[in-house]
Amino acid sequence: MDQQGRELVFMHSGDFLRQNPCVSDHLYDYSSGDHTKPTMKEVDFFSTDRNGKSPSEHQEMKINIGSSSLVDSSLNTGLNLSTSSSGISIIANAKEPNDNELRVLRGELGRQHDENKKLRSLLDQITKNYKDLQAQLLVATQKQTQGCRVQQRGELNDTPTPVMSAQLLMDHPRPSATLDANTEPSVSDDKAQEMLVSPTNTMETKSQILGKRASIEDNNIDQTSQSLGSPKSPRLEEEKPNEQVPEVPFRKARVSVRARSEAPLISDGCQWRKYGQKMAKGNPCPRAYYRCSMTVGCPVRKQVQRCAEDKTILITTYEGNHNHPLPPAATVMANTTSAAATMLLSGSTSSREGLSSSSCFYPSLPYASTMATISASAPFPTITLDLTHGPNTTMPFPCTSPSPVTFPLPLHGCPQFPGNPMYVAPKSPAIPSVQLGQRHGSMVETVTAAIASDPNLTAALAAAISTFMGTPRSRDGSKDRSTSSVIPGLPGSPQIPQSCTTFSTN
DNA sequence: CGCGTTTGACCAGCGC
DNA sequence: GCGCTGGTCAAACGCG
Repeated sequence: MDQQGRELVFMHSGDFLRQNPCVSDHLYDYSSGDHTKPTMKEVDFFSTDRNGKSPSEHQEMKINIGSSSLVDSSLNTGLNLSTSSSGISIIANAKEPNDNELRVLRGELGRQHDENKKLRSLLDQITKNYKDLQAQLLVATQKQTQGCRVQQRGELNDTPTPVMSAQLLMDHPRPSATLDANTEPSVSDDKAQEMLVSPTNTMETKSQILGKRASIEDNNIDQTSQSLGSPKSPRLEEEKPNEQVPEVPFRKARVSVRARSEAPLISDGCQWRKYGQKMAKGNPCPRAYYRCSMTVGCPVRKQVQRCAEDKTILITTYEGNHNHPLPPAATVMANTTSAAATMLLSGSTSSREGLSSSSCFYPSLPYASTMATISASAPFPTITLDLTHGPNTTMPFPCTSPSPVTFPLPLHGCPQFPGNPMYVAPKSPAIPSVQLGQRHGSMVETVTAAIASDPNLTAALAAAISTFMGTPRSRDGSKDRSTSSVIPGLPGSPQIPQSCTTFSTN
């Protein structure tokens, strides 16, 4: 069991590597065809780190642990120990290496050293950015909590924990559409998220961090208070001062899920209480407003509305982040929406052009069973996960927000593409039981089963979004590379808080 | 009686 | 400034 855990960590690291285009190529070269090579037996990706610098001991430890588990060949199990994620295969019981093999081994080790150096630099930068952001977050947290603590009531928590404080901060909206990650390393954001996000799943945490940071820069952090979920709702802000956000105009990420469902309401693992219903313009079907009722102060809301063109399609839009533990099913959903929202906001403000342009680079691709659509139109950037289309469908959704951009892409291949469009393919080949787009399945079943069945789905989604969003800025830069490669809240990222917390608590 | 839903009213943002 | 629209509130109502 312990070894499994180690391997899991290692797998994550592998995903991390895989999602870094600059470091993944060789690794995949190894994995693709050299399963029989003993040369990889003792590869330590961070062997050079041991000798010297180790700013990111955490990850290094993880990877080394994984390596050690692989090197534990004394058992001579004869297993072809391979990490399914990283694709690195090791023959642990190669006992008689010949000279050729040794030469190959040395060559491979040399290449590995190069890769280690690259990873080293990546980690250094990640760590540095993380620390920088952490410092900013701490300052902002203190500032925010001082202004809010007095007003806090016992709705959410009696005592504002650091997590709550962080959440308060993260609830800060983006001050404007001009704020983007260009000036801020996204990796740092991810790191900050790792540090501060509560074990529950969060949506748009990254954006909140960004918004908070921007607010800090604008010195507006403690000016006023507004509710997270309702920028237009002063009442809510009065009732929930702990969800305060600055009055700066902001954009709030939403994740909209389209799925066919006969049921009037989906059960996605959370408890919802309906608090309103409106007739939306242009749609004969009313729009219902729900609020998460699992805890009193949970700011998460969702809107449920049927598509005007196809009333069998149920459009559920999620907004906000839970401040409480979630059941597994809800966790899966929240993870996905969180990843989508996070990645969306991580780059939406700066990449609208990129969206359009990138979408042109990737016409219809195989394995495309679903689409993710980004609508960066104000006030809320929205990502729509369409689960109503069959494979290879490239048609945009008629019911999404104005001028959506649709990106079909293969589920399992997205991380490798630098300019990858964002896309979600819940109907992975690995989950044949999931029948997306079928009327007999509720959306919950559809989405949850899809995501739960394939942990890589969330990673793929976020990676796709992240990569996609980071495309316009990723040419030069290490930070953008990190942005596009490391996805918060996803199993494939080493510094992802949500994946760790989510899977460990459920 | 408690909880959830319904529904009309209210509020704020936005466009003209 | 006004009207439209989206979003939210809260009293009334229904149900178990």
